[in-house]
Formats: sequence, structure tokens, C-alpha cells
Amino acid sequence: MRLLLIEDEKELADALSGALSKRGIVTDHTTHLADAFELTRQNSYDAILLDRRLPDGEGLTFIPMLRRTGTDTPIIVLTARNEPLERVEGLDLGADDYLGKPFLVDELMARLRAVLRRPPSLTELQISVGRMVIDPLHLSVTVESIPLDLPRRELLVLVALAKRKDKTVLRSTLEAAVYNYEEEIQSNALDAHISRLRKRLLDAGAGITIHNIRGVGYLLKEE
Amino acid sequence: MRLLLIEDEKELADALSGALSKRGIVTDHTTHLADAFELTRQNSYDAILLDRRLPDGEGLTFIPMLRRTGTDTPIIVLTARNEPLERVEGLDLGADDYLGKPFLVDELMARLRAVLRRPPSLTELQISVGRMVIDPLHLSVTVESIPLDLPRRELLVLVALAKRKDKTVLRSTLEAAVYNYEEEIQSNALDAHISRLRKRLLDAGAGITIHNIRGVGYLLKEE
DNA sequence: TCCCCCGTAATGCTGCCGCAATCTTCGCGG
DNA sequence: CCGCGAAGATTGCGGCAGCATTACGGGGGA
Repeated sequence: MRLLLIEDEKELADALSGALSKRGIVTDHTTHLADAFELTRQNSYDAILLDRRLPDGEGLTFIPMLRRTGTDTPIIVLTARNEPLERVEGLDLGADDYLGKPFLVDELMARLRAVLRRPPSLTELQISVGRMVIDPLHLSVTVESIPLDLPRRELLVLVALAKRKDKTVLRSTLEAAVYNYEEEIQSNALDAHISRLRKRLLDAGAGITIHNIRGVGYLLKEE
Repeated sequence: MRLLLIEDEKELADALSGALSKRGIVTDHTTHLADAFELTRQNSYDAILLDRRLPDGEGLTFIPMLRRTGTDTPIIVLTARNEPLERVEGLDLGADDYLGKPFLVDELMARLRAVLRRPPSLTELQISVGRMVIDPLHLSVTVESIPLDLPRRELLVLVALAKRKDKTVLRSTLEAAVYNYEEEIQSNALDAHISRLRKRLLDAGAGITIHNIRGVGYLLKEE
């Protein structure tokens, strides 16, 4: 899952990015609305976290701006104050939810799940492949009801493949699912993850194989 | 899919061509508007990537020039600066989208998909033939929901034929779909691809046949 | 401090793909 | 109806790009 965080308090932003990263969420961060707009044009996010007070204006103005482009990416508004009036304001403008600072990361996670669960969401709640069940929102994986814990990056690769099971996933798509654009990789890190993931899946008897399509990408299917 | 890239920075152009090639996109490249115009007369492109600053003039002038000939090929403008004003400028002249440099190739891919998705587009999102379903944008092929992985060049041939199923596709069109004009071929490489593709389709029970029209080209139809 | 994740790079291997040789099919003219 | 030439079909081969695997070491968390 990939989020855009629009927030000018650097400390909060860093802490949040770190916490989300541990939960398997890739976060792009910006402090200005102008950049944010550009980023939404360039990437496809699962959700947007939007602060209200920003250096170049009131965050809420961003919402109609974005909606006008036809994007319906869920937006969760972050605000220091927590009054009902402000909440209505945001929601009227097309925000999907609202979170008062300070907040627990787990509360944010819960709201994220709630927001992503709404149709039309491409995010399925459960994906069944082979003997595995994958929950892309909670990032949990079980083999015949026995939980399997995978390293974070391998997990992200697996989820990205599972979401499009039986279909080719371009190499570049996988890279985007695992890294944000500050983390450059210049080696075969992705290949290595795939290799290690394969091994783990085999050991766990997951009933899944990952195939390579030479020059195109990878594909996950039941064996 | 075939693109025309009009861009004078050689490094960027080469890198981009390479990256697109890995995503199954054939790119023709030129640095001058004059050549570009000629190329659009000779070839049919799915989209055009247009830089603004070019040795022989402002790139935007190309847009009305092209539109006047009745071509509605989508144009994506590449620009170093990223200001709203410039965006409007381009869009008013008939560009379909714009992209600020530097950009990620995946941003470009997303925009391409968006632009090609707009009606009236010849590029269908899903093509059904025989027992196959082909997704030309994600480059995935399934036979009765079972994924079929094809080598890149065979895949490109198949997509080109499927896009015009039941109609003859000129040999030269197929060559253009698989090779850019820097990759010369002097043998019957295309014939070889067709042959191997046929074999694979047969083995997979795709319910498709590829016929030859002697001296003209090939034709794909359900059996 | 220990452990494990994860990026890096070296190594070996797979199979794509261009090429060309050989065989087959097609269409035309006599 | 037959023969001939051109176009296409098929297949083996070799080079090489892309991928798989694994060992190593830095670094961060418990």
C-alpha cells in the first residue's frame, strides 16, 4: 500500500513514515500543496493524509482541487483541533475521514482500513491462493490457518503479486510497491527478495509459484 | 504499442527508450520538429511525447500543426518547468496531458494508460479472442483464466494481431510493432516469431489461429 | 550483544532471439 | 495438368542479456 502524506511538521512526518513503514506501508512525503498536487498526478496512491495547516495554504483547499481532476483517492484529514464543526467542513469538501492530532498510529491504521474497505475499492479484503490466505490490509499471511511471518519487503512483493494473481505484474510495478522514490536501488535487490520469498513459500508449503516473464515482470499462480 | 518521442536531450531520450522497451513499448526518437512531422506522416503512433524546448523551436507549436492534419493521436508534453500556467498553455493547444521533468517512468506509464483509456480509443483494455483474454496495457495473456507467459517479442506480435482481429495486419505493421527503426532485422526473424507463437498458442489450446495472407501480412481469428 | 533483515555483487545458468538452412506451400503461366 | 519461382514455415544453433541463487557485511531492533 502506498500513501501520500502532506504535512509540514517534519518530526511528525518522519515518525509517521517510520511507523507506517514498519506496517508495510510505503509513504511519500511532501510539505507543500503544490508539490502534493504534482505527486498525485504522477503516482497512484491508495490514500492521502492531509494536514490542514500548511505553509502554502489551508489544506482543505486541496480536496476540491484534487476531486476536480476526477481522482477519488480516499483522503484523511489531519488536524490539531478536533471540533465537530471542522470535521463537517472537511467532509463536505470531499474528505473521507478525519483524525485529530495527536493520534495513535493504530487508530490511523484502523481508519485507513475502514476507508479502503469502501467500494469501489480494488483492494480485496482476502486473497486466496494455493493454500494461502492473504489479507492485504492487515498484511497478514496464513498457510492453512497457520500464520506465516515474512520480512517486510518480501511481504510487500507477495501482496503486490497476489493482488494481480495469474496476471503479469511489471517489474517496475513491483519496485513501486516496495520502495518509495527516495529509496533508490541500483542492484538486483528485487530479484533477491523474490528469490528469498520463493524459498520461504516453498518451505511453508504455500502451494504457490512465482514465475518470471523474461523482460516483462513476474506472475504468481497456484502450482 | 508505439510511441514517438520528440526530445533533444540525448541521454534522457536513450534512457527513456530503454525503459519503455522493457515495458513492451517501441519508441521512435527524433530531436527536431521537422523530422517529427515527417514521422507522423509515415507511421501511426499510439501517443506522442513532446518536449517543449527543441533546437528548431518551441515544441508546443507542433500541436496545432499536427491537429490540423486531422490526427488525434494523444500528445503528452514534457516540460522542465512545472507551473500551472504552462500546463494550461499546452492543454489549450490540444495536448492531452503534461509531465514535468524529471519524472519517473511509471508516472509516464500511468499517464499513458489514462490517456489511452479515453474514448475514442482503439486501444481496448481487454481483448477477447477464442479462449484467450489479452490485456494490452499490462501485457498479460490468459487462456481460460490460466496465465500464459510469452516471450516479449511474441507477446508484442500477438497483441498487434489481436488488436485488429479478423483483419489483415500488414507485415510492415507487425515489424513496426515489435522493432523500432534502430533495430534492423535482415532475416526472417518475424516469421520465426510467428511460427513459435503459433506453436505456443496451439499447446495452450488458445482457440486461435494465425493465417498468412501471401505477400501482404497476417490475420488472427478464432478457429 | 545477538539476530535477522536487506542491499550488494559475484557466479552460473536459462532461454530468448536473430540468423540461416531446408523444406513446404502457393499462385501463375504454359 | 504440370513445372517453376517466390514467399512462407519450421527448426537447430550460438551469443548474450536477463534472471536465480547465495555469500557477505552493515545496520537496526530487541
